[in-house]
Amino acid sequence: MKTERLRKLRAAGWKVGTTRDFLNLSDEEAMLVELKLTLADALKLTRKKRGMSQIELAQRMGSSQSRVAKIEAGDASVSFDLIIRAFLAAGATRQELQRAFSIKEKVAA
Amino acid sequence: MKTERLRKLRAAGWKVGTTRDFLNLSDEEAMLVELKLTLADALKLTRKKRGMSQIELAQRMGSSQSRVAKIEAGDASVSFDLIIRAFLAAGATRQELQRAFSIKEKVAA
DNA sequence: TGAGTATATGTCGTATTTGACATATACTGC
DNA sequence: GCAGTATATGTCAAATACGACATATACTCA
Repeated sequence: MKTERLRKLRAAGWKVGTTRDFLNLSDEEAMLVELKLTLADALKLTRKKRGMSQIELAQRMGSSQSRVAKIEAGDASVSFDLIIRAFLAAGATRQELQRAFSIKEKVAA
Repeated sequence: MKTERLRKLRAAGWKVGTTRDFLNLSDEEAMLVELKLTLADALKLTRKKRGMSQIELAQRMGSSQSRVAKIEAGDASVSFDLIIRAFLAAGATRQELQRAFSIKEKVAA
């Protein structure tokens, strides 16, 4: 795992220690976190592709700019439900959502 | 949409009226519900394929049999996070999870 | 540089989701 | 029919996620 991603995890409030500690999380937990970050990145991309601001997206989904920011930052307080809602509200199709789920880490640790 | 699925939605506590009403839900909301039910079905299949009882799965994921039952029933009180957690705890790979996301309705309404 | 816009971060009261428990129903072999 | 096992349903206190707000920081363009 790259240092940058680790930094991002910590910044987002995840209880992550060293790389070693992270690897010691149960596979499920690790995969869950990875999935969320992957979706968060995909959401950000989708939103920008549509030339949409966080405020616009927030309005579309009945939320607030700050929460959208947290979603995209992979904040620990954000659920899958909210990410997926945001994704769909950003205009993504089910197929795009599915594709986002399949994107793996760009770089192996 | 088939009547059976509609019945299932109501039974699960979703605020669903007639087929017409359902179709009037925002596309996002409808897709969200559909996705949850799809995942719920896939989870049940995965669990049974591994010869696992709801109690076993519950223990693996630190939850209870009743909640696993609700997950598989597509209960309205269950989040994506919990479904995905269950899915992974049932031993599904990320690829299987992704595949589950891609499964569409078997029958068009 | 500064104004204008976009995004990030921290906090909080409220709403939703949770595991746990009790208990009901379904299924299976006898 | 009756056990024994699996699954379903209802409820609730505690945990978590939520939108909202304030405010900080970043980015653009003149």
